[in-house]
Amino acid sequence: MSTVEEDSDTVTVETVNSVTLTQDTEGNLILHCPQNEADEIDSEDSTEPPHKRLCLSSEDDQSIDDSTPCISVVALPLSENDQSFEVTMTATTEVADDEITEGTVTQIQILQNEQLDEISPLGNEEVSAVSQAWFTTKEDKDSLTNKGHKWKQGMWSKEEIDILMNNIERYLKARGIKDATEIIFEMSKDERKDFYRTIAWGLNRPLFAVYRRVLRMYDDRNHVGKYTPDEIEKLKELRIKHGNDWATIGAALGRSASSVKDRCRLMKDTCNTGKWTEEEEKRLAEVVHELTSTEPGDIVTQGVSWAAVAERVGTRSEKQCRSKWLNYLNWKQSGGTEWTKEDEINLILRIAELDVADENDINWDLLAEGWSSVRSPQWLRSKWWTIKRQIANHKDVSFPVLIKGLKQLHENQKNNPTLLENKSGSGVPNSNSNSSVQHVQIRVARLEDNTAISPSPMTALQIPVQITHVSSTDSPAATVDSETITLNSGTLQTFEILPSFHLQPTGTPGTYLLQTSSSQGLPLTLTASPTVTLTAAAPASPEQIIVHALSPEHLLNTSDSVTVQCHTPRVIIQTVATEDITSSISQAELTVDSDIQSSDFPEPPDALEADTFPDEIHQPKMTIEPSFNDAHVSKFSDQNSTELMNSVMVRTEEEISDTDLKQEESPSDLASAYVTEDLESPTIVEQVDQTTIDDETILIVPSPHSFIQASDVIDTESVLPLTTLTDPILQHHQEESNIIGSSLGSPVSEDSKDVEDLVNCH
DNA sequence: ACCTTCGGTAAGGGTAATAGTTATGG
DNA sequence: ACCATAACTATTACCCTTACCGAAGG
Repeated sequence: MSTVEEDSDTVTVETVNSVTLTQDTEGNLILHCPQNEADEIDSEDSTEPPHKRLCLSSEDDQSIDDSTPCISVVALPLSENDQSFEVTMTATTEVADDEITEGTVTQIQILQNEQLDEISPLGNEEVSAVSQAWFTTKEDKDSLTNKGHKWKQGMWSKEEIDILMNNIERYLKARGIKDATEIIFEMSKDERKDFYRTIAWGLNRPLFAVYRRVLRMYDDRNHVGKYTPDEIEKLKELRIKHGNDWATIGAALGRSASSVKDRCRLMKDTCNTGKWTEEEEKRLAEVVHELTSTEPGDIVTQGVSWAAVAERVGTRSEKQCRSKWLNYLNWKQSGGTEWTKEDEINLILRIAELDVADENDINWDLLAEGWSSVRSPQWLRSKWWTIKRQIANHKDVSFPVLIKGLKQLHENQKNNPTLLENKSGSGVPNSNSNSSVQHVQIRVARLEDNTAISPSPMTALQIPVQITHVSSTDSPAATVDSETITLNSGTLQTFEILPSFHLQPTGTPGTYLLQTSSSQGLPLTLTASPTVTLTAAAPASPEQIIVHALSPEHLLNTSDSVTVQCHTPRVIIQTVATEDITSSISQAELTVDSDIQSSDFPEPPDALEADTFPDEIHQPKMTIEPSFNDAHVSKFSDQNSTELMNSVMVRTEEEISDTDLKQEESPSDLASAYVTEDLESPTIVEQVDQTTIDDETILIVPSPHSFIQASDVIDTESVLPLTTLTDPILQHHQEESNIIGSSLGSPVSEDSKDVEDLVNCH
């Protein structure tokens, strides 16, 4: 971690990849990214493992320069007693770095609220206690638990990896070391003193976990891929020769010790493969019940020693036994019922009801309880995964958003039998049987120039989100009843969801992540509905504000004042035309600093989508008119200290008349807000769906031709950096996929696999 | 001699993704 | 009968925790 300079209210973090959060005299927190500091971001060679470094193709400079970086902002409490945060900003690509250099992110102001006080002390204490402890024994953990500490377990989230990578990078930079593997594999313990401690900063995990993670990450013998038959043969021999000396075996094979160990677990010389015989199933059931002292018919999903079971079953490995039991046999024995479409919807609803911020918080055991069509908690979890994948970019959206999206999707399907073909009574779950039901993509706007404030940083900023229903067929548009949407005919349908992206807890107390992805960019400027800005508070907060700033361009084309959305009954958000700005400033509850530069536009093409349907999309090339933005800047750059340069006005409830409210709820008004013009053939969005107006409202706006740019400017590789920062492991895989992909003549990134599926399934 | 910390190994429970198989509908 | 596709099942590469060990240092 870099030096921290404290000065009463202000904290300056001298880190190249960071922006600072300062507090002004009025108690506002200001996130600031100085330009000169940003300069450094891309000036250095990356310190990531060079052989694993992600490279973004620059075949098309234009498109890349225009692309929006993937930026994640992580706010961490700096110390117990002040209320400042360090905000770590990471960018995915070199391009992203450039973008930052140009000062895309300028200022975010967050109104402080009372809750803020609670964040820092609590968070910090826990972070330090846990991440500085090696604790490998149960007692250690118990003792910390007793002291009220909580820490993260299980799979590392992308956000955590971001933090880790960032920490490592800084450590390297600070010491002028090029390659982390030098430290990890070459240095003596003494030489790398403090390394793990330092890089564990901000991660709410024990040192040991960090240590393991790092070792795995940088060990290039760890993710080599599939074992060849040849390797298997050698492995068998080595096993006989060296027994359980995994390190030696691994070295001989060029694999990590854990890799060969794991592989050996899968190979029992007596192992059958393929379908289980009845005899085997019977034996498995007997053994499980015997070893767990349970009766046939009992539900047994935990506390089974699978190694012991496999030993007794004889013809199957422990994993085969476990899988067979948890995914089929136990359910079958205990009188399970078939999983239906209703179950699927039910699952989504139940998960939504849990109201958890993070998927890891879901208690699958509880959820699976008393649900006869659920085969096991583990099975339910994997079911959830398949459901989740209906959202093409599920990896890139926050959990609450995902849930909303899925709810919406299934609601639509329910309301629109035309979208679903499986209603014809077979009873067989058949979610994707029709070409008009499809994967959905949730799109998230990047929080950038036009940022706003939230009265409650605790719960979050919200970012507008779009959901894209993607239909790759040429089938005529599905017509949907009034509850939903009338699709325009065309090859691609897009909808938009507003609002809902939370500043997401990372698992580390007091740490939140604001996440976007490069491929998502800021679609909104390109889209029919150029939503730009937003912010929100705690759902319960009366000050809750969601702001959607339509592009002034758009506003000029429609009306001067367009009410966009009522997110809560208490607050009305209104965007206004530029002419109204001056007068509305005084009313604005939020301060928006918008440092719009023409270089920020146009927004990147939506690589994912465009890449998905390269042959089916014949969208005209979207051209942005920078002149407008320039004009916008010049027009408002002289604004006074309110810093309101964005055409946004927020009004509190008191100011809202009944008329306004009615207007809010009027779909036609909303529709008009999103009318767009296709450069080739002007299209009017015919109908807009807005369901109920309450906290849960998701506004769906069809915008069939939005954010799709001509496919020719889209390089597949620009899709790659879906993951923030660069996890060498992920990268490694990506590179591999690329190699494979190229040999087929079309590079395919790992992250675009979903997209592939999407295409393939039609 | 004893304790603590750090770094490490082996075992085993687990997940996520994919490969393989079967069912289904045209 | 045939094919394409979706759904389901099996497999496997990799992940993470736990228990435990030993060297170094106080």
